[in-house]
Amino acid sequence: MDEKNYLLLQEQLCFPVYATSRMITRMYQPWLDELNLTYPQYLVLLVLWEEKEASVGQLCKKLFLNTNTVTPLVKKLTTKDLVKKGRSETDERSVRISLTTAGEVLQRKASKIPLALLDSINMPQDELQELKRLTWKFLSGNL
Amino acid sequence: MDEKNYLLLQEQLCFPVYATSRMITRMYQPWLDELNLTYPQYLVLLVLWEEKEASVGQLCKKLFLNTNTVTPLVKKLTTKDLVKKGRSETDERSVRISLTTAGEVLQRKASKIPLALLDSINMPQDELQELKRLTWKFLSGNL
DNA sequence: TATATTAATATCGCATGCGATATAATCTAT
DNA sequence: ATAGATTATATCGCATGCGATATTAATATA
Repeated sequence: MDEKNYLLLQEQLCFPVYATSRMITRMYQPWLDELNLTYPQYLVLLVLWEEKEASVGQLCKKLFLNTNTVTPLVKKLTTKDLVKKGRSETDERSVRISLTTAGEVLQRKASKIPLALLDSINMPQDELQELKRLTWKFLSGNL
Repeated sequence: MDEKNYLLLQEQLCFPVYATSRMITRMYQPWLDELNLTYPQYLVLLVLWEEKEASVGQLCKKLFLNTNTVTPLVKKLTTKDLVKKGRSETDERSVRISLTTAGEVLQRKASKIPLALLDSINMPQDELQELKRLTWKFLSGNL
């Protein structure tokens, strides 16, 4: 009897996740273009809109990214005058990143994005919720 | 009554998919390092191990990537002497990409990767299968 | 209290992804 | 038959991701 060929693209777990990730990012593009943001920049702002302030390390943890990715992202957002950097008073190593007024204002324009995106996705709500649940479970289980 | 804040990281669909994708890629790293391959290069080889031959355009369609990503990938694999390029006889525009002997041989070393990876993932098989099913459904429904 | 270690960011280099554009071959509609 | 449209790849430029390493501040400890 012949055994299953595990090297087929269809058999992979990672590939459809990877392709789906890029596909969703592409779907965000039109809305993010309006805000002059890239998707990773939008993610950093999501955290700051929620937390008001965060260190580079906290952003890394929240976004599962490394400092060598987050530092340039923050620099970009600083150039766009959406966030500002300051050092912690208790620990001079720690960089405190917070929103500028422009960064706060942008939240209102961004607030319509999530529902607009959900609308544009062709998949039943319950399956999207299940996809969300499974990926979060994967993340928490494989740190 | 207060309405739901859709801008929370926890509410996003894309974010956990994006983070999961990168996390799985990181889990592949040790095995791909042994083959001196990056993850996208491995994907190209997966297609070729399955199809024996493909054009750049076919690789793009299969992998949901653009030519400006696939062309350099193929060039890299050519440099590593894993694939070779030739022009179609009927259509001089079309590039036929096929495996070299080294590329074919590499399949045996790669064949252990999928199960090894599944082993290293901390998540029940049925949920992994469901994650696979949902992401494939997403891809096919949102082309 | 000097010093070794650890911790928080930053820098460098390389490999993707992708929008925009260029190039070359094929097709198509006169 | 031939100019214009279409198709298949390739090139360019920019923005991530990330391994490896450097830098600076805090901490531990002999």
